[in-house]
Amino acid sequence: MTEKKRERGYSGFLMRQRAFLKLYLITYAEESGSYGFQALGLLKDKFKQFGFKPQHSEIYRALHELMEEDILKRKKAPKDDAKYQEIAVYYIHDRERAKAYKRLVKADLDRCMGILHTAIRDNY
Amino acid sequence: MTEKKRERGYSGFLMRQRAFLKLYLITYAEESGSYGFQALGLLKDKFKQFGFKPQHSEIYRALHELMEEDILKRKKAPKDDAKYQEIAVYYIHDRERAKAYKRLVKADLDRCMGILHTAIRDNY
DNA sequence: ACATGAACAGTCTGTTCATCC
DNA sequence: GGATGAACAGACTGTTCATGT
Repeated sequence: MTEKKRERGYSGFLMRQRAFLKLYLITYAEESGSYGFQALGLLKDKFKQFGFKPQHSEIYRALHELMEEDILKRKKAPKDDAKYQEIAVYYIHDRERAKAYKRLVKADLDRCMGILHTAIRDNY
Repeated sequence: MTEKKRERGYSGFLMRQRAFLKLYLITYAEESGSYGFQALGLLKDKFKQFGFKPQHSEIYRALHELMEEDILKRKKAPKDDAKYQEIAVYYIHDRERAKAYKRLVKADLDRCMGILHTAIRDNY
């Protein structure tokens, strides 16, 4: 009942970037408290080889959504190194919800792989 | 030089539906003269299992683009079976351009597979 | 119902602007 | 420059309307 989106105006082609980023942000939060700007850097590095360069605003929107969905929570904290700058560190809030969301995205990832694989088989 | 799109407003996440459909429409045109409504049915059937249901307008837009790009040409023709209804049958216009476009999309398909595979490896 | 096309409309997301350390 | 957030703006595409067989 929590996930009811994607009824109107969606034909079911490949998944949205938002969901993809949320998956990584949950994983990062599981591993250790992470924050937006850091995740952005990690993801940019990781996907550079694929020509995918996520934007900062999309990361923040994804984090905000994960909070609205009670999957993550955050604390404002001073940054480790010297400077007094405040960062927003994210943690898992509801582990069950997090797991459920990841299951959902896994199914979507598999679905997308199926679509792409079918196209390669059919057209080459 | 023909394909110069995707400079502004594109961060390089997964490919667009339009390109995906154009790939199939080229292949269908290679195999035999095909027309929009027929292709729509074939693709709906094929991807139903993946929850992907392409819309007719997107098919037609894709076909129109392929003509603008001089990859396909079309003839208006009466339908085979009885009825007098006229259909727009598409053929390959420039075989080289068609091949080039398919090569481009192949690279994009591989790129997308890489992104998805990376996410599965990293998060599960 | 088959078939094509175009206008309309809304979502996703990239760019820009703003703020603070 | 690091860090976050929000406003602005445009592309993609789904829905609807139109037209005819």
